[in-house]
Amino acid sequence: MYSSMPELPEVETVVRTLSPHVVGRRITAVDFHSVLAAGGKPDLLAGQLLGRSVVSVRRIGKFLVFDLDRGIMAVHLRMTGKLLWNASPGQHTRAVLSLDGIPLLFDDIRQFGRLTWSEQLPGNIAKLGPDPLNLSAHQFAVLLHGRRGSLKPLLLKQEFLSGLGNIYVDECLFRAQLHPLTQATRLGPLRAARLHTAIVDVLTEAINAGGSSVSDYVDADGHTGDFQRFHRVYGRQGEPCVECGTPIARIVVAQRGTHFCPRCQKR
DNA sequence: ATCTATTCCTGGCTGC
DNA sequence: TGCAGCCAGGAATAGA
Repeated sequence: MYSSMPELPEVETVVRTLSPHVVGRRITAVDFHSVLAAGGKPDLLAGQLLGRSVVSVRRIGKFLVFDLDRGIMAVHLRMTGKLLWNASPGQHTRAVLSLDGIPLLFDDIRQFGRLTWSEQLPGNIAKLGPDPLNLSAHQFAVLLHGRRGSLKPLLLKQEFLSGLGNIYVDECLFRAQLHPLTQATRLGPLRAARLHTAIVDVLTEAINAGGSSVSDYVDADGHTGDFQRFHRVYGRQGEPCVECGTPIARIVVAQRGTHFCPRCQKR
């Protein structure tokens, strides 16, 4: 099954590999191969980007944010998006930005990804929750306080905490030994701290491994990540738990495939 | 506030 | 190189 799903560690890896190539360069040409990638207005967007210089590149949640000499270019890779530096266009190339003559490709098989320009940081990015890697255990506990509902949908909610997606939520909950349907209000200080540690550790390990790669995730230089080797539960339904041997279960929570060990992650 | 359902899209997989 | 139909899912959106 196809799924690359760039989440926080993958986007972070793209920012790190792309930044040295693009910072200081000017957008000398813009060519949209897909109207969808440009949010329906390729000509308008091309005009907004043309001639701009890249001042810096950063990650906010799962967004790639390019600070330009005027305005902001934001890219969301969604499911299958990729930014490829100095590569050749192919069947799934949706946009080509020329940076001082060198191509930066936006490839995206399923066309969920988007590239936008705005004068200021757009509202959907400004309202994102805090970054889990920039959050103390205490701040996490404060964030959790008063939250209703179960952990899985809460951790997927970008306005609560930004950057986690379906794969890493499952992996973090397994690491913390928490059932995905555990009610947030039932998390005491001990288990809240355990969850915080699990999130930080899993994300940090994934970044150090160069991003996850279920299928075809690649960084800006075309290198695959290898965190897939470290998946403990995601996509492993029916296979033995690495801790106890119990078959990994798969249920649907918030319309998402949800993987957990029924023995290690008691409800 | 929190929940569910729907939409977007392609290609890998399943079942016949 | 069979093929129709299902499935995967991040975010926006609508509605309960």
